[in-house]
Amino acid sequence: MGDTLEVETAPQCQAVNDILARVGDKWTVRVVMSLAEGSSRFNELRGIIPAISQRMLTRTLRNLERDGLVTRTVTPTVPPRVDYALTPLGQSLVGPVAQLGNWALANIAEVERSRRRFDAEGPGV
Amino acid sequence: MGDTLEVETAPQCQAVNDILARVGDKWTVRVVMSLAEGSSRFNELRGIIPAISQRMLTRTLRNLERDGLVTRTVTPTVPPRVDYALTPLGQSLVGPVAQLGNWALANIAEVERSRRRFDAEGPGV
DNA sequence: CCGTATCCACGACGATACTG
DNA sequence: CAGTATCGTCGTGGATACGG
Repeated sequence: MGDTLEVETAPQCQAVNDILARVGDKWTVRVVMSLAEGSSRFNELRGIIPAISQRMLTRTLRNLERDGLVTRTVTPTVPPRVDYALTPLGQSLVGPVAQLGNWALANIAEVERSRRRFDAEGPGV
Repeated sequence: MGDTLEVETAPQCQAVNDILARVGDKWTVRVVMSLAEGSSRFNELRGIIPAISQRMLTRTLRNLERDGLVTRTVTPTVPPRVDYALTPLGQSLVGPVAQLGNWALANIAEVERSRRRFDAEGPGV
């Protein structure tokens, strides 16, 4: 009982859920984790996360910038150079997200076993 | 380098992201948090989370059951009675989720300030 | 009481093509 | 290099009505 959780009674539930949804979207965690190891340029990130489309990388980074989790630094050369980096706020998110990520890694096997069991017995019963 | 995060190199990224997406959906966290305080019947949960529709509560609970995070106990009386409770696996998820929830609570103000700033300066520049 | 079925709106996401 | 524009698909989520 060490840690209390004041999550469910506040009207801020909406706001919290909003954050959770951002973290839960398809690419945010990947991008944040990549930037946690150092700032990167746009196409560097595309190399690190090959599956992401240009469009979604742009959108994800814009959202993170809007939320104050990432800085976008434009160097107006030719060709242009843009560097992305985590803000202190963004860095403070890495720990909690990693916790959840580690939980997922540790338990994904059991979850998938459960899913197969559920899907198998469903029609039968 | 205290805590390592083996999140981004594994092929399990897909699976992890899958878990994150489930946690990030609109109702899962609310339901899990409610059940963390004790098992509940269907309409009890509707009372605790008034904004959720019948359909979405059913879907959310089914997903949680499929993932092995929640048990569904049917008492075949008339009218029927159904109790939902967290499994040990589900309970083990409460801690990490609460961590992230607390981060969100602690930082939502700064995030929203950042959002307003971003939205204000966007068109101007 | 506890669902399922149906319909619909909306936003996330992907592919492709184009620009400064 | 680092985007924006456009189009299309898909899944989520809400409202409503019906069934066991």
